[in-house]
Amino acid sequence: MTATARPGKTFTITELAHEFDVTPRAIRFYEDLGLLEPARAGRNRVYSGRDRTRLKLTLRGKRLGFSLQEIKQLVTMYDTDSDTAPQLEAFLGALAAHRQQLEQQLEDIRVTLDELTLHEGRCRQLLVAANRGRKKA
Amino acid sequence: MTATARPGKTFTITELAHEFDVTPRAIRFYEDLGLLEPARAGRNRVYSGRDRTRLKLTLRGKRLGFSLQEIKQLVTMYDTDSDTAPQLEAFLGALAAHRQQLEQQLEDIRVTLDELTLHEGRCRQLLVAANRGRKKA
DNA sequence: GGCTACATTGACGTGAACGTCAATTGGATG
DNA sequence: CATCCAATTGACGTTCACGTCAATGTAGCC
Repeated sequence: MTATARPGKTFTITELAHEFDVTPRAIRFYEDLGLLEPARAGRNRVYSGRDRTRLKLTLRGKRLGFSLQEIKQLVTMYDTDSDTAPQLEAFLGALAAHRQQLEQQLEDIRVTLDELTLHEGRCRQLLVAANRGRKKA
Repeated sequence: MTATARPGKTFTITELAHEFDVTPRAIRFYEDLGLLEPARAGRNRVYSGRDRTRLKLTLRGKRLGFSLQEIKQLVTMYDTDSDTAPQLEAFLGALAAHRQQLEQQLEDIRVTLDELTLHEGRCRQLLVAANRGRKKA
């Protein structure tokens, strides 16, 4: 069903650029930073489903305000499989920190949405009043 | 109770810098962009409770990944009181757009938290396995 | 083979968000 | 009054995340 359902599916840079509404330049830049490692067909880049997923994660991270360096750490953490206990504990620690930040953001958003609702309400009241004023006049 | 409860309370730049853990340089920079308009005592800046609130909103916006320009638009919208119907409708539109973006972020965070929980689970499993391995050896 | 059209590479440019450093300056303190 | 300190003001530097432009390569089509 989804694109990731087809395991062998590959993508060109412009396909991904259109799908996610970013420029090829940006995608190549992410590669420079080590966020993507597409294969090559001659000189041209060939993106796997895994690359596509990493790109999607990258853009989601950006929407949440993370820097590309932070995103890189998270993404590479996520698909590096640690095995030793110290590695695993460090990984869990990083996950906890990430969770902490996400929950701070959740709280920020909740508060902001509440305030926004208040503003909307007051605004609608004023609008009603303004329209009544026009009717009378 | 809270600091905002005392209406006439004012703040110096270093007080605010300490309270919100930003540098005075950053606060002055926000002023250059028109986000803050502190009074002056001679040359020195004097921040009102309203300034403090705007600073708080600014920093919250930053945590959510908004640019200072976006934040400026939102903040100045929020405490400019429109009165004409077209103004009010434009304001409501902007609020709706803002809400839209916040809800996109909410969704992003939810998805990310879910994935994070999965990773934590797998990681803990591996940790248990690693420790069992050490016991046996 | 020639033309067109897109992909790559390298280099430089740019806007945002401050950091940093030097020079003043106004106030408090001995 | 001399001194010290914190705040201010410019001016320039820096990092991040790309944009832009030129030169080159290459794949497809007639």
